[in-house]
Amino acid sequence: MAQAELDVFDLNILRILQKDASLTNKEIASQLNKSVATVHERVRRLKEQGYIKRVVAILDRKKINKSLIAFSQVLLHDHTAETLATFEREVSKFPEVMECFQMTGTFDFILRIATSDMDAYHDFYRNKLAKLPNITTVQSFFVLSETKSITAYPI
Amino acid sequence: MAQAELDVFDLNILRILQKDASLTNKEIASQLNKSVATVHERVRRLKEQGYIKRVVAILDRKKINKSLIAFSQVLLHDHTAETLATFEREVSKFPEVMECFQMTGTFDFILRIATSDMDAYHDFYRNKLAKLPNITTVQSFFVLSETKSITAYPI
DNA sequence: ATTGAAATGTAGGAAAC
DNA sequence: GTTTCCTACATTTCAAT
Repeated sequence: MAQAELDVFDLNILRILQKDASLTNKEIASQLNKSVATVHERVRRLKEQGYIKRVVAILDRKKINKSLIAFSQVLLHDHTAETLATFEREVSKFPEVMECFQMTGTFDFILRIATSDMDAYHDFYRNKLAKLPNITTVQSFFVLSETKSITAYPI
Repeated sequence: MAQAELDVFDLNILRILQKDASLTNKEIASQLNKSVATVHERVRRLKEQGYIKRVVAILDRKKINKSLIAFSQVLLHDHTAETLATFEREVSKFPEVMECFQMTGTFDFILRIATSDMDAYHDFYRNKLAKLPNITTVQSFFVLSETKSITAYPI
Protein backbone atom coordinates (compact mmCIF):
# COMPACT_ATOMS: atom_id res chain seq x y z
CA MET A 1 0.00 0.00 0.00
CA ALA A 2 1.65 3.20 -1.17
CA GLN A 3 1.51 5.89 1.51
CA ALA A 4 0.24 8.75 -0.59
CA GLU A 5 0.67 12.31 0.59
CA LEU A 6 -2.32 14.10 1.99
CA ASP A 7 -3.89 16.77 -0.16
CA VAL A 8 -5.75 19.85 1.04
CA PHE A 9 -9.02 17.97 0.99
CA ASP A 10 -7.67 15.22 3.26
CA LEU A 11 -6.27 17.82 5.65
CA ASN A 12 -9.58 19.62 5.80
CA ILE A 13 -11.37 16.40 6.62
CA LEU A 14 -8.85 15.67 9.37
CA ARG A 15 -9.22 19.18 10.77
CA ILE A 16 -12.96 18.75 10.97
CA LEU A 17 -12.92 15.25 12.45
CA GLN A 18 -10.34 16.16 15.07
CA LYS A 19 -12.81 18.70 16.43
CA ASP A 20 -16.07 16.84 15.90
CA ALA A 21 -16.18 13.28 14.70
CA SER A 22 -19.91 13.06 15.14
CA LEU A 23 -20.54 15.11 12.00
CA THR A 24 -22.12 13.16 9.16
CA ASN A 25 -20.43 12.71 5.83
CA LYS A 26 -23.21 14.82 4.40
CA GLU A 27 -22.34 17.78 6.62
CA ILE A 28 -18.64 17.45 5.87
CA ALA A 29 -19.35 17.17 2.15
CA SER A 30 -21.41 20.32 2.25
CA GLN A 31 -18.71 22.25 4.14
CA LEU A 32 -16.05 21.19 1.65
CA ASN A 33 -18.18 21.28 -1.51
CA LYS A 34 -17.68 17.64 -2.38
CA SER A 35 -20.00 14.69 -2.78
CA VAL A 36 -20.94 12.45 0.11
CA ALA A 37 -19.39 9.43 -1.62
CA THR A 38 -16.06 11.20 -2.02
CA VAL A 39 -15.94 12.17 1.64
CA HIS A 40 -16.83 8.61 2.52
CA GLU A 41 -14.01 7.21 0.41
CA ARG A 42 -11.46 9.69 1.80
CA VAL A 43 -12.39 8.98 5.39
CA ARG A 44 -12.22 5.26 4.71
CA ARG A 45 -8.69 5.65 3.35
CA LEU A 46 -7.57 7.92 6.19
CA LYS A 47 -8.64 5.24 8.64
CA GLU A 48 -7.18 2.38 6.63
CA GLN A 49 -3.83 4.12 6.26
CA GLY A 50 -3.73 4.90 9.96
CA TYR A 51 -3.98 8.69 9.88
CA ILE A 52 -7.09 8.34 11.99
CA LYS A 53 -6.18 5.96 14.80
CA ARG A 54 -9.53 5.91 16.53
CA VAL A 55 -12.69 7.84 17.30
CA VAL A 56 -13.39 8.40 20.97
CA ALA A 57 -15.76 10.16 23.33
CA ILE A 58 -14.15 12.80 25.53
CA LEU A 59 -15.71 12.89 28.98
CA ASP A 60 -16.00 15.67 31.54
CA ARG A 61 -13.54 14.36 34.08
CA LYS A 62 -15.00 16.27 37.00
CA LYS A 63 -18.41 14.72 36.40
CA ILE A 64 -16.98 11.21 36.44
CA ASN A 65 -15.05 11.77 39.63
CA LYS A 66 -11.57 12.24 38.20
CA SER A 67 -11.00 15.62 39.76
CA LEU A 68 -7.30 15.21 40.40
CA ILE A 69 -4.78 15.10 37.58
CA ALA A 70 -1.12 14.70 38.44
CA PHE A 71 1.98 14.93 36.31
CA SER A 72 4.63 12.73 37.88
CA GLN A 73 8.27 12.88 36.86
CA VAL A 74 10.09 9.61 37.40
CA LEU A 75 13.82 9.04 37.61
CA LEU A 76 15.16 5.48 37.39
CA HIS A 77 18.32 3.99 38.90
CA ASP A 78 19.80 3.03 35.57
CA HIS A 79 18.93 3.02 31.90
CA THR A 80 19.58 -0.45 30.70
CA ALA A 81 17.15 -1.73 28.11
CA GLU A 82 15.87 -4.18 30.68
CA THR A 83 15.16 -1.55 33.34
CA LEU A 84 13.43 0.78 30.89
CA ALA A 85 11.35 -1.97 29.34
CA THR A 86 10.25 -3.32 32.70
CA PHE A 87 9.21 0.10 33.94
CA GLU A 88 7.29 0.86 30.75
CA ARG A 89 5.53 -2.47 30.74
CA GLU A 90 4.51 -2.34 34.39
CA VAL A 91 3.50 1.30 34.60
CA SER A 92 1.32 0.91 31.51
CA LYS A 93 -0.77 -1.66 33.31
CA PHE A 94 -2.07 0.86 35.85
CA PRO A 95 -5.40 2.29 34.70
CA GLU A 96 -4.65 5.54 36.54
CA VAL A 97 -1.76 6.15 34.14
CA MET A 98 -3.27 7.77 31.08
CA GLU A 99 0.04 8.77 29.53
CA CYS A 100 3.65 7.73 29.91
CA PHE A 101 6.42 9.40 27.93
CA GLN A 102 10.14 8.89 28.08
CA MET A 103 11.67 12.35 28.15
CA THR A 104 14.82 14.33 27.59
CA GLY A 105 16.24 16.21 30.56
CA THR A 106 16.71 15.69 34.25
CA PHE A 107 14.22 12.86 34.70
CA ASP A 108 13.34 9.80 32.65
CA PHE A 109 9.56 9.60 32.36
CA ILE A 110 6.57 11.84 32.77
CA LEU A 111 3.25 10.28 33.69
CA ARG A 112 -0.23 11.71 33.62
CA ILE A 113 -2.24 10.22 36.45
CA ALA A 114 -6.00 10.54 36.83
CA THR A 115 -7.60 9.88 40.20
CA SER A 116 -10.62 11.06 42.13
CA ASP A 117 -8.77 12.95 44.85
CA MET A 118 -5.56 13.20 46.83
CA ASP A 119 -6.37 10.13 48.90
CA ALA A 120 -6.74 8.06 45.77
CA TYR A 121 -3.52 9.50 44.37
CA HIS A 122 -1.73 8.71 47.59
CA ASP A 123 -2.98 5.16 47.43
CA PHE A 124 -1.86 4.84 43.82
CA TYR A 125 1.54 6.26 44.67
CA ARG A 126 2.27 4.12 47.71
CA ASN A 127 0.75 0.86 46.59
CA LYS A 128 1.41 0.88 42.88
CA LEU A 129 3.90 3.37 41.49
CA ALA A 130 6.43 3.40 44.34
CA LYS A 131 6.49 -0.39 44.39
CA LEU A 132 7.88 -0.65 40.89
CA PRO A 133 11.55 -1.66 40.81
CA ASN A 134 14.45 0.67 40.02
CA ILE A 135 12.74 3.95 40.79
CA THR A 136 15.04 6.61 42.26
CA THR A 137 12.66 9.53 42.64
CA VAL A 138 9.12 10.54 41.79
CA GLN A 139 8.21 14.20 41.75
CA SER A 140 4.53 15.01 41.38
CA PHE A 141 2.73 18.18 40.36
CA PHE A 142 -1.00 18.60 40.49
CA VAL A 143 -3.38 20.42 38.19
CA LEU A 144 -4.93 23.47 39.86
CA SER A 145 -6.95 24.56 36.85
CA GLU A 146 -7.38 23.66 33.23
CA THR A 147 -6.88 26.58 30.88
CA LYS A 148 -6.87 24.66 27.62
CA SER A 149 -7.19 21.02 26.78
CA ILE A 150 -7.71 19.83 23.23
CA THR A 151 -6.87 16.64 21.37
CA ALA A 152 -6.67 18.28 17.93
CA TYR A 153 -3.20 18.77 16.48
CA PRO A 154 -2.63 22.00 14.55
CA ILE A 155 -2.64 20.96 10.90
CA MET B 1 -32.56 19.25 35.37
CA ALA B 2 -31.65 16.95 38.22
CA GLN B 3 -28.13 15.60 37.88
CA ALA B 4 -28.88 11.95 38.48
CA GLU B 5 -26.14 9.59 39.51
CA LEU B 6 -24.75 7.25 36.95
CA ASP B 7 -25.65 3.60 37.27
CA VAL B 8 -23.58 0.62 36.15
CA PHE B 9 -25.19 0.69 32.74
CA ASP B 10 -24.26 4.34 32.19
CA LEU B 11 -20.70 3.65 33.28
CA ASN B 12 -20.44 0.72 30.91
CA ILE B 13 -21.62 2.86 28.03
CA LEU B 14 -19.06 5.54 28.92
CA ARG B 15 -16.30 2.92 29.18
CA ILE B 16 -17.14 1.68 25.72
CA LEU B 17 -17.48 5.10 24.08
CA GLN B 18 -14.24 6.36 25.61
CA LYS B 19 -12.44 3.62 23.73
CA ASP B 20 -14.45 3.53 20.52
CA ALA B 21 -17.14 6.07 19.78
CA SER B 22 -17.68 4.74 16.27
CA LEU B 23 -19.61 1.76 17.59
CA THR B 24 -23.30 1.80 16.78
CA ASN B 25 -25.96 1.73 19.42
CA LYS B 26 -26.81 -1.71 18.14
CA GLU B 27 -23.34 -3.04 18.90
CA ILE B 28 -23.31 -1.45 22.34
CA ALA B 29 -26.76 -2.81 23.09
CA SER B 30 -25.65 -6.30 22.17
CA GLN B 31 -22.54 -6.07 24.37
CA LEU B 32 -24.58 -4.92 27.34
CA ASN B 33 -27.68 -7.04 26.73
CA LYS B 34 -30.02 -4.11 26.44
CA SER B 35 -32.28 -2.81 23.73
CA VAL B 36 -31.06 -0.35 21.12
CA ALA B 37 -33.64 2.21 22.19
CA THR B 38 -32.44 2.09 25.78
CA VAL B 39 -28.85 2.62 24.74
CA HIS B 40 -29.99 5.45 22.52
CA GLU B 41 -31.80 7.14 25.35
CA ARG B 42 -28.89 6.73 27.78
CA VAL B 43 -26.36 8.11 25.33
CA ARG B 44 -28.64 11.05 24.59
CA ARG B 45 -28.84 11.83 28.30
CA LEU B 46 -25.12 11.42 28.84
CA LYS B 47 -24.50 13.98 26.11
CA GLU B 48 -27.25 16.32 27.25
CA GLN B 49 -26.01 16.28 30.84
CA GLY B 50 -22.46 16.93 29.73
CA TYR B 51 -20.83 13.67 30.75
CA ILE B 52 -19.81 13.28 27.11
CA LYS B 53 -18.28 16.59 26.08
CA ARG B 54 -17.49 15.71 22.50
CA VAL B 55 -16.58 12.97 20.05
CA VAL B 56 -13.28 13.39 18.25
CA ALA B 57 -10.92 11.59 15.87
CA ILE B 58 -7.50 10.82 17.32
CA LEU B 59 -4.78 11.11 14.68
CA ASP B 60 -1.38 9.49 14.40
CA ARG B 61 0.77 12.52 15.13
CA LYS B 62 3.86 11.19 13.38
CA LYS B 63 1.93 10.73 10.16
CA ILE B 64 0.69 14.31 10.20
CA ASN B 65 4.11 15.77 10.84
CA LYS B 66 3.82 16.51 14.56
CA SER B 67 6.81 14.45 15.59
CA LEU B 68 7.95 16.70 18.42
CA ILE B 69 5.98 17.00 21.64
CA ALA B 70 7.30 19.27 24.36
CA PHE B 71 6.20 19.78 27.93
CA SER B 72 7.11 23.32 28.93
CA GLN B 73 7.04 24.50 32.52
CA VAL B 74 6.40 28.20 32.83
CA LEU B 75 7.11 30.44 35.80
CA LEU B 76 5.59 33.92 35.90
CA HIS B 77 6.87 37.08 37.59
CA ASP B 78 3.86 37.46 39.79
CA HIS B 79 0.49 35.90 40.42
CA THR B 80 -1.98 38.71 40.32
CA ALA B 81 -5.30 37.82 38.77
CA GLU B 82 -4.44 40.13 35.89
CA THR B 83 -1.10 38.48 35.12
CA LEU B 84 -2.54 34.98 35.31
CA ALA B 85 -5.54 35.80 33.18
CA THR B 86 -3.46 37.52 30.52
CA PHE B 87 -1.06 34.61 30.27
CA GLU B 88 -3.86 32.08 30.05
CA ARG B 89 -5.74 34.05 27.44
CA GLU B 90 -2.74 34.66 25.23
CA VAL B 91 -1.11 31.25 25.46
CA SER B 92 -4.42 29.59 24.60
CA LYS B 93 -4.44 31.38 21.27
CA PHE B 94 -1.39 29.51 20.00
CA PRO B 95 -2.42 26.45 18.00
CA GLU B 96 0.79 24.67 19.01
CA VAL B 97 -0.42 24.70 22.63
CA MET B 98 -2.67 21.69 23.00
CA GLU B 99 -2.86 21.86 26.76
CA CYS B 100 -2.28 24.45 29.43
CA PHE B 101 -2.67 23.67 33.12
CA GLN B 102 -2.00 25.81 36.13
CA MET B 103 -0.05 23.65 38.56
CA THR B 104 0.99 23.24 42.15
CA GLY B 105 4.71 23.27 42.86
CA THR B 106 7.79 25.11 41.74
CA PHE B 107 6.39 26.50 38.48
CA ASP B 108 3.05 27.98 37.49
CA PHE B 109 1.92 26.34 34.26
CA ILE B 110 2.66 23.27 32.25
CA LEU B 111 2.08 23.39 28.51
CA ARG B 112 1.94 20.60 25.98
CA ILE B 113 3.31 21.86 22.68
CA ALA B 114 3.01 20.00 19.36
CA THR B 115 5.31 20.91 16.50
CA SER B 116 6.91 19.19 13.53
CA ASP B 117 10.49 19.34 14.73
CA MET B 118 12.98 21.22 16.87
CA ASP B 119 13.24 24.08 14.38
CA ALA B 120 9.50 24.61 14.56
CA TYR B 121 9.60 24.43 18.35
CA HIS B 122 12.41 26.92 18.45
CA ASP B 123 10.43 29.26 16.26
CA PHE B 124 7.38 28.86 18.48
CA TYR B 125 9.47 29.49 21.58
CA ARG B 126 11.29 32.58 20.37
CA ASN B 127 8.53 34.23 18.42
CA LYS B 128 5.46 33.32 20.39
CA LEU B 129 5.88 31.93 23.88
CA ALA B 130 8.89 33.97 25.02
CA LYS B 131 7.24 37.17 23.84
CA LEU B 132 4.36 36.88 26.27
CA PRO B 133 4.60 39.34 29.15
CA ASN B 134 5.55 38.47 32.74
CA ILE B 135 7.36 35.20 32.01
CA THR B 136 10.31 34.54 34.33
CA THR B 137 11.46 31.15 33.07
CA VAL B 138 10.45 28.44 30.65
CA GLN B 139 11.89 24.98 31.06
CA SER B 140 11.17 22.52 28.26
CA PHE B 141 11.34 18.74 28.12
CA PHE B 142 10.86 16.74 24.95
CA VAL B 143 9.21 13.41 24.37
CA LEU B 144 11.70 10.73 23.37
CA SER B 145 9.19 7.93 23.09
CA GLU B 146 5.54 7.33 23.79
CA THR B 147 4.91 4.36 26.06
CA LYS B 148 1.21 4.91 26.68
CA SER B 149 -1.23 7.53 25.52
CA ILE B 150 -4.96 7.12 26.01
CA THR B 151 -7.84 9.55 26.40
CA ALA B 152 -10.03 7.17 28.40
CA TYR B 153 -10.36 7.83 32.10
CA PRO B 154 -10.41 4.80 34.37
CA ILE B 155 -14.05 4.44 35.43
C1' DA C 1 -10.54 9.46 -7.96
C1' DT C 2 -15.25 11.26 -8.18
C1' DT C 3 -20.11 11.07 -8.81
C1' DG C 4 -25.33 9.99 -8.46
C1' DA C 5 -28.29 6.55 -7.38
C1' DA C 6 -29.68 2.17 -5.21
C1' DA C 7 -29.61 -0.85 -1.27
C1' DT C 8 -28.85 -1.55 3.44
C1' DG C 9 -28.60 -0.30 8.13
C1' DT C 10 -28.96 2.99 11.87
C1' DA C 11 -30.81 6.91 14.38
C1' DG C 12 -34.43 9.31 16.31
C1' DG C 13 -39.16 9.87 17.73
C1' DA C 14 -43.92 8.25 19.25
C1' DA C 15 -46.89 5.43 21.73
C1' DA C 16 -47.77 1.69 25.09
C1' DC C 17 -46.43 -0.60 29.08
C1' DG D 1 -37.34 3.79 32.30
C1' DT D 2 -37.87 0.35 28.94
C1' DT D 3 -39.77 -1.71 24.81
C1' DT D 4 -41.74 -2.06 20.07
C1' DC D 5 -42.83 0.11 15.91
C1' DC D 6 -42.16 3.44 12.30
C1' DT D 7 -40.11 7.02 9.50
C1' DA D 8 -36.21 9.75 8.21
C1' DC D 9 -31.62 9.88 7.48
C1' DA D 10 -26.90 8.12 7.05
C1' DT D 11 -23.76 4.76 5.45
C1' DT D 12 -22.17 1.75 2.08
C1' DT D 13 -21.88 -0.27 -2.40
C1' DC D 14 -21.69 0.03 -7.32
C1' DA D 15 -21.74 1.24 -12.20
C1' DA D 16 -20.23 4.93 -14.95
C1' DT D 17 -17.09 8.60 -15.92
